[in-house]
Amino acid sequence: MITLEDIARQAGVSHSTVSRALADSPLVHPDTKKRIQDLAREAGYQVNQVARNLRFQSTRTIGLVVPEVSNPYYPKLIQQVADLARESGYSLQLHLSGADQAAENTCLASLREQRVDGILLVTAERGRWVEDAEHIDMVMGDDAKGGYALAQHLIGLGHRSIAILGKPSHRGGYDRLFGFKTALEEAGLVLSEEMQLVANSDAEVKSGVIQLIGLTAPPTAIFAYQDSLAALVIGHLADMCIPIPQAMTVVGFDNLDLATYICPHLTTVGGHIEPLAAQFVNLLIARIRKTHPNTSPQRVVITPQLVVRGSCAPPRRESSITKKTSSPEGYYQQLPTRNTQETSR
Amino acid sequence: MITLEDIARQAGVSHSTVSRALADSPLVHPDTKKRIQDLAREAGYQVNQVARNLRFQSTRTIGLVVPEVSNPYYPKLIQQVADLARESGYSLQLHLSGADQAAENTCLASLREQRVDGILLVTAERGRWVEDAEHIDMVMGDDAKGGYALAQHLIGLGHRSIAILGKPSHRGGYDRLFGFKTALEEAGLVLSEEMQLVANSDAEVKSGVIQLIGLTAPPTAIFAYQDSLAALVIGHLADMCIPIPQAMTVVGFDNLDLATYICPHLTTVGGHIEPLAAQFVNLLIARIRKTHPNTSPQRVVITPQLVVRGSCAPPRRESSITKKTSSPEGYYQQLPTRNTQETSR
DNA sequence: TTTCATAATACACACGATTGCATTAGTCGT
DNA sequence: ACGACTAATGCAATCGTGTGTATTATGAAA
Repeated sequence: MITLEDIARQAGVSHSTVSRALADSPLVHPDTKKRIQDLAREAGYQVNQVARNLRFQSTRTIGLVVPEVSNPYYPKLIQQVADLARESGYSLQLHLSGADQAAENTCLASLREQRVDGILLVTAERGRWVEDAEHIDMVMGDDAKGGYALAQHLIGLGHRSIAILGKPSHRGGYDRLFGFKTALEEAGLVLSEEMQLVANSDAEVKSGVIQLIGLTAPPTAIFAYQDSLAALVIGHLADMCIPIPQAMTVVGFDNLDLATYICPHLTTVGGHIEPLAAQFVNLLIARIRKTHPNTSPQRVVITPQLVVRGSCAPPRRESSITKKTSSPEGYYQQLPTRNTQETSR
Repeated sequence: MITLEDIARQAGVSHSTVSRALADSPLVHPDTKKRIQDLAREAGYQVNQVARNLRFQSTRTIGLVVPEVSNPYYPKLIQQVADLARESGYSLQLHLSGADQAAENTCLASLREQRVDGILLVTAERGRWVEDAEHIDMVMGDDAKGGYALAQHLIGLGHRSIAILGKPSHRGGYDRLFGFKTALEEAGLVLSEEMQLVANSDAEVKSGVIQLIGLTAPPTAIFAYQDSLAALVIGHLADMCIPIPQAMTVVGFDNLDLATYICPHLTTVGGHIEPLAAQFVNLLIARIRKTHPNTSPQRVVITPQLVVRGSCAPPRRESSITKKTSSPEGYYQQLPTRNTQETSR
């Protein structure tokens, strides 16, 4: 690779002058400057950011840790984060942590060694333990409110027997369940054990659906923890020739693109990913630039909105509406590295 | 941040000794080594990779440039690449180039400035021009063969009137079309203009489907350029109460997860992403490590496989089968940075 | 006691870019 | 003609690691 020194030798000046010339400093003679700039351009000189990073003690890079990327929820988030970061002049170092807590810690350690200016950490599993969790900013979707809104919508349509299907592995998954249950309770309904099914794979969804349909008093609506699960539910119901939404109402969560790919289009909650990503990135960059006035850790909560589509219908009964808010729980976490640190020299 | 020098001062030795101690060098006295290691651990010392990278002239990072991540095809690829890279001890610097050629060049320039050890470039648009394209390795999916296989399958089922819908913006898109047309021609069929519709958005797909159904001689099968478009097609057909596959056959391309989310499950071609990513990464890392014997640019072609699912049926006629292979075209490109470079000092 | 080998550690430089300070050259004023 | 000021450039240190070489110190052998 070609360096400042190389250009300097060609131009017959010192490397300091070359550095100043390329930075368009007024300290170098206009003629010299022009000559050096031309020389550098035709030599294809490219700044060594590694050296510059060492000098500046900053990499203008932020680390993004995400569990996986197969679940379409995360790409949607990554896209937003990447765009916003680029707008602010930051590169992205992407790490996929997988399901494993140890792997996540490895990612974090690696990113700190790389001296990224900040880290965005998206945690998947409930109860993941992050060092100094109380000292980091957090941005979270209000999954409880989302679950509450969905349940309220179903109750409003007149549903009284509602099943829940999925695997609440997400920290937010439990919140969705909590919000959902809260709405049911407020309407005087109870969620019996047989209406709560754990399912993760396609096969489990299938057996779950069969189990629900086979009940003596089957539910009139099914709430899936994620849009992708809801899509599978709809698929299996269709296989069993159960018309949707006439004979069964189905709702999902997150409003992913696939919610409109399936037929009928899926009622779900969404719209939270974009503001989530925006807060996520803006808060971190404000921290990095120390422009954030408040030094105490921030807790930002984004409320998702109900998106009503064709997968819901009343179950041939009348309805009543209840209303109340519920408490949120954490989902996203964000921790800047450089800001809590101190150089001992 | 805490440095070698800090530990050295605490231990009353020089920073060189600390460096060697942490590298478990036999040159330092076992007692000193133990003492230094303990000291470093409890001080929470973390190597500065920026300094190390400068010293070693290597970042153990590969750059990945992808057009976007909303299209679920790319996340699937990213996941594979990230896993393989991590296995080989490389980090990933992700850049999203968007639709724009200039943005792509910006990404490339940025990655070279960051001194990544290699770059994986995924190009989306046809005819994107990459500097020194003839000097870089390329890995490509054989989209022509995929299109050919799909057409052959439809013809084998007895379809004679087949429509194509989508936007061949991909370089591979044109190849899919080419392979598809080749198979049709071999079967003595022609693809009339009215059977070729450009559609990108949901609205365009809808009007396209309506247009096709409204023809005096509507097609009996529709080939969509991507699974996501096929999903939309199926959705709109269902809206119009046209049973699939009884009244209309639909096929897609890429075998994404959503192919099994929709109902009926989508016939498509796939299985190429995994080997594609594997070749992609392995070839690059071999180049970086200079273990690759062949110095001339490689061209690797991956052939996708037909995946038959429920979205296809015969159109109440008999069938004939034709067979022949077609020529491939480029899709993926990969260029290592460090290997063609030379230090002038 | 002197010499030599060896073990352990310190010194110094390199990687490449930036920047405060010193140095040189050139111009102007008196 | 000489001092003073300024414009232009070079010198050198810095960021943090790793490593070749020099420098000690210690012990053993003669």
